[in-house]
Amino acid sequence: MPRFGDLEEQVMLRLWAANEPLAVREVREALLPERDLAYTTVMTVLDKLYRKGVLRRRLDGRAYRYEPALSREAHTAGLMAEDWLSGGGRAGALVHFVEGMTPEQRDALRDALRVALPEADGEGGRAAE
Amino acid sequence: MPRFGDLEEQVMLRLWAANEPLAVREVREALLPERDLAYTTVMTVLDKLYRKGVLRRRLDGRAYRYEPALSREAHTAGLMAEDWLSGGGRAGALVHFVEGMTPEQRDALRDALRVALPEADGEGGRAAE
DNA sequence: CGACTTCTACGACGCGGCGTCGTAGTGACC
DNA sequence: GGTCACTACGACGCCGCGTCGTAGAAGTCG
Repeated sequence: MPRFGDLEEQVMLRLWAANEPLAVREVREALLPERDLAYTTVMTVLDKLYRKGVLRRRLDGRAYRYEPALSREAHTAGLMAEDWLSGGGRAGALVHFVEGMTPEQRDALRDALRVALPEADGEGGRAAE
Repeated sequence: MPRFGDLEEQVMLRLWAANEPLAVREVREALLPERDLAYTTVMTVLDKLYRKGVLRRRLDGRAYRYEPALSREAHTAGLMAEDWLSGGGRAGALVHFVEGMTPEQRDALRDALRVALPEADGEGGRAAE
């Protein structure tokens, strides 16, 4: 689960936002006007990302079209899991994580848990209808 | 919330495991026999970590003793929060994160939630009996 | 057929972070 | 005063990333 540099991050954001495979030229244009880069700069980044496995690509005519191998959310979850595991995978870390969230963020977490932890309220108290 | 290099990581692990401030010499010895480094190498790393703010230090005689500014768990939580926020802070990322855990890890998360989300199970509130 | 266009492939370069250490300087101790 | 233990400062090599140039392949059009 590779970390991204600045440019890589920007490229990934355009690709995730596109919801469809993009060609080098299109990514380059999506970067404008903030970044006016040489065609080959964008191509190099796309190629490196592809070789790292975070991008998939297919030929369309004589140009490649790239798309993320993972959704943005899956990628984010992967990074978080890496941090957690490399930190020992301790429950205490999760407590700190949750304690650092704003109330709104905790609401989001609660919702996420309803989806991902079907029996979360299982024994403690089956309050959740 | 800085990320650590290989050596920095090893040094932090010794410091966290020690539970008390350590001098350069002691850290160097704690790294043996896996890493037999020059005294100044260890000192440089400790000093960089100190300047980055992840280590605190105080004078003991004419030597400094270093200790982590944050617990390992707090640091891990900080990294996770950074990843989550830079990923947009979306609930979906949390769903993926939880779905990627093993059953045992989910149990740990459930326990963590009991502590950090007192009202998570609906209304009860009195989680801390 | 030949020129122009559009891509990819490959390599180069500078910068910054990290691991690694040497040397110089400073203060305590015998 | 010499020795010992530390710190301060700086240097060097390596590697990843951003940046781009050039070369080469292949389609397009007159």
